[in-house]
Amino acid sequence: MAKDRKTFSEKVYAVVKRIPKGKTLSYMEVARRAGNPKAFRAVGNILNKNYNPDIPCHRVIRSDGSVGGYNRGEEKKKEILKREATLA
DNA sequence: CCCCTGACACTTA
DNA sequence: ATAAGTGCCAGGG
Repeated sequence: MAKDRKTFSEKVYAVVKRIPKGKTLSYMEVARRAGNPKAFRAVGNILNKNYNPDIPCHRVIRSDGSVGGYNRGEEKKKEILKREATLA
């Protein structure tokens, strides 16, 4: 088995970057793919502090279906989600 | 190493 | 359905 080359945050970025357009993954889904299904907390914390243009963090929402939060504004996030969902 | 923070999730009232 | 409390994990100082 390969070793944990990067930190949890790096894994989270990779997972989020893999999210297809018009698709939304919950924090727990991302945390699950990242390697720690219990780290959904850390996922949000990491995304919030490290907002990368290559990472569509707006596709990461809460398990309830709520958009959760967004560095640019939840309203904006919802708008993007709706737009991608319609176009995708 | 210890303490605090945080875009969450789940349970109970 | 809503509100409050609890448990979880990683990053930063």
